[in-house]
Amino acid sequence: MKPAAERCEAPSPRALAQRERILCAAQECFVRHGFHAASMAEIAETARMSAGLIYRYFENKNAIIQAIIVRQMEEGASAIGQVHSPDELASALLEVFEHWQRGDHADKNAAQFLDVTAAAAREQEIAAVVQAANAQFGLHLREMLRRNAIREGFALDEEALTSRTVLLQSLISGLAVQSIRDPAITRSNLEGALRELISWLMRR
Amino acid sequence: MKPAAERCEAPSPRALAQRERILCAAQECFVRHGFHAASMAEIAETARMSAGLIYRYFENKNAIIQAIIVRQMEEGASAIGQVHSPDELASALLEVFEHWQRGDHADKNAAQFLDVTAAAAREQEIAAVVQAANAQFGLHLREMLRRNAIREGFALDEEALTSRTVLLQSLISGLAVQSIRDPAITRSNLEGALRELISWLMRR
Amino acid sequence: MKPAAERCEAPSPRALAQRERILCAAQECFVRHGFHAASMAEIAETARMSAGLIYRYFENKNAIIQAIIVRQMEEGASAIGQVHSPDELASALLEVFEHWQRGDHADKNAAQFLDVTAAAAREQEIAAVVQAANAQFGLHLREMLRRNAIREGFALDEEALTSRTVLLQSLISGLAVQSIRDPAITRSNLEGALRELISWLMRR
Amino acid sequence: MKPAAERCEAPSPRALAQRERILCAAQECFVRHGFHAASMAEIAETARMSAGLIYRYFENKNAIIQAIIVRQMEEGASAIGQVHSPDELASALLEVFEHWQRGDHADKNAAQFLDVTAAAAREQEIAAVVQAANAQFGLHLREMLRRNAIREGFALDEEALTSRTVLLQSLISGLAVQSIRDPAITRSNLEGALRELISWLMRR
DNA sequence: AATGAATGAGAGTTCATTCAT
DNA sequence: TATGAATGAACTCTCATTCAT
Repeated sequence: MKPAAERCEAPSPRALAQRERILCAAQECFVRHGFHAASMAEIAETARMSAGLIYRYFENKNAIIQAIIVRQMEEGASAIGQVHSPDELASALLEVFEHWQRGDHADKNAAQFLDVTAAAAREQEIAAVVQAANAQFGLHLREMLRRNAIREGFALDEEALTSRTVLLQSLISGLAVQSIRDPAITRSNLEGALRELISWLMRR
Repeated sequence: MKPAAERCEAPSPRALAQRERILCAAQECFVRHGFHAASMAEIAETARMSAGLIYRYFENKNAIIQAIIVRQMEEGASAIGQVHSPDELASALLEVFEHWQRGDHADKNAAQFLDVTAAAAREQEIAAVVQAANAQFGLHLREMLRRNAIREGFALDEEALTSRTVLLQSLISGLAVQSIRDPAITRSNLEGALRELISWLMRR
Repeated sequence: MKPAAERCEAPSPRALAQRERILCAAQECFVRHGFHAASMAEIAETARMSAGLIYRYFENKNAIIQAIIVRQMEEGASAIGQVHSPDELASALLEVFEHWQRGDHADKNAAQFLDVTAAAAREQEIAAVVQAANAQFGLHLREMLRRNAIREGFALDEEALTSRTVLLQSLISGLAVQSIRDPAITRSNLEGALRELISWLMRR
Repeated sequence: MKPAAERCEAPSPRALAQRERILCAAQECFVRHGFHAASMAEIAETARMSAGLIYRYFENKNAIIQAIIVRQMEEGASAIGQVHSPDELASALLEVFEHWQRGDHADKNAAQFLDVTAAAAREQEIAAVVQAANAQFGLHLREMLRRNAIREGFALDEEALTSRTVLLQSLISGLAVQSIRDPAITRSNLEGALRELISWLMRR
């Protein structure tokens, strides 16, 4: 019999819970070792189930990777996406940056963010998911910029919104990268300048 | 017997050429599939030699990866590192960004930049190389900022230099990431804002 | 995940049976070709299982070799070790010698005895096991000599016991060697002299 | 062109010298690692010539092994074979035993003696060489026994000669084995008993 | 005669996936 | 539903042997 994941019935709560357990375990392993180096055996052990059982809930390892990517996208959106003001953005970013630097958090993990992005550069299917999530996050930032301008009593044309969003998003992604490449970065040499930069990106 | 690469004799021109051929092939394969997914067999085929021969020039696959990483660091430095003014920096960045977006260049490749960074998050030895290269590049940017200030007739304290360098470097890394995550970015919606941002980072 | 052999749980009967199957197959192959020349593929085929499966029960080929060595030591002890009188010793020796000569017995095999000994000359870990087993067997012979003396109404000083044990043990080992080097040896030209020699070693 | 070794011309002195160099190097490597584990590359390096050149003097690795075996047989004969009295035999044996124990001598090496013997158990061609050499050495011992009897004024029938020779030869082989298996053996706990045993084997 | 670069078969090992239970 | 033993393909790496020079 095909695994539940493939039949068209609605998945039972049990099945959803199992999928969740698998995904959490996979996340942990992928964060530790990357997609390729993490083995199904390790994921199974982490999820405290047999290797065979995983295949009842996911077609194969790649399906888990894809699910993890979707999950990470949603996570990313909720982590920095739920902010509504420049100050909140800066604070959220500083907090996430600390997670990135420590590298101990399964959901806010810079290395995995890079793994996912690199995978998107190589596989079209993944690219689609990643680009969509990125676009959605971009839209969110863009709206924040727009609303902030209105709140401050001025307007930004679409072109300006676009380019500022691009830069803002690049900066955020870049902080993920630099959290790994430059362990010397401290909150203190980041905070002030970051707030200034964000303010500047929100200027008239 | 140890491969020539490990004996203390100076490597022959032939050996250097072979190493180069292997590294180019490896680069190509790593760009296509990532470090783990690229097989020695594929590298050998790409380099048009037998798999066994590679081991005369590199101790093992990991040694190739390390060499590629060092190479990519040097490449990165020479690509954006040789600039001396904000304008040159912006231009160089825009040019590199186009390579990143196209993804067709083995040396200026965003996916591989992310692979290397992710690897640095997981392996200490690689972290050392990457952090050193990143630090050197950061120093270069910092000096550029300092000299620009002097040229413009003002001075920046060390603290300001540090935080601006951090932001500038994050922005650059972030553009690599976004070249993959956001294929909608065009030169036109990047150029103006980028120059402005760089100028702003160089302000009094 | 580590193979069952390494986890601390008690091995299941199934696992023990599989290990046994592997060891028997390995024994066969090692006897035929020696430790190095026997391939994992051949062992797997002999055990009628896939090569990969072996690694669920043994960490690597070396672990199999070590297990075989331990096994052979135990076998050696039980083959000639369980004797309590000079006559029993001679008889046991003559019987084992026939196995050695025929070379068809996996457990009482002269070539493998030599392989193991040669391996002990080159690898410290193996040396430890072999020396321990040899010492234990020596002790057994020594006690036999001592008890026989007492039975016969005399005593042997420690020095005499030591040197006679050394010679007796050398003789036994040497018969293993000569079973290969001299196929002309027959039971008839060995039996009488051997009993005489053993008696002589047990003299007052 | 076939290597000199295969053509029917008499080998030039140069060729003989080269063969000798190769054999010495091979001996060294075989003693260190055994036949299988010693690589042609290592042999070439030890002989300070290129790997390719070896094939001008030997058809393949197996031919070297065979030559080494022949060589070792001759060596063995000359080491213990040149003795003419029980006392000389004991002395020679004690001296050789010390080499065996130290394991540092390329020609009088117990591990290699066992390697060769084990190889004889597996390959007919090698068996022939080894058995011949062993038989010749046996004959020498036998003659020594016979002459000693005559010298002492008695005669030994053929049967007695045979069985005593077998035992003597086994003892010698066994000392090679025990030099590895029992590092506790000292000259002092061997010497007296060994001389006694040899005398006993030479008795009326 | 000599080199050592090159080959290619085959080694040990790992691991995603399947399947009998 | 769940297990984990079993498979087999693919991996990295080694090495005896060949060959252009």
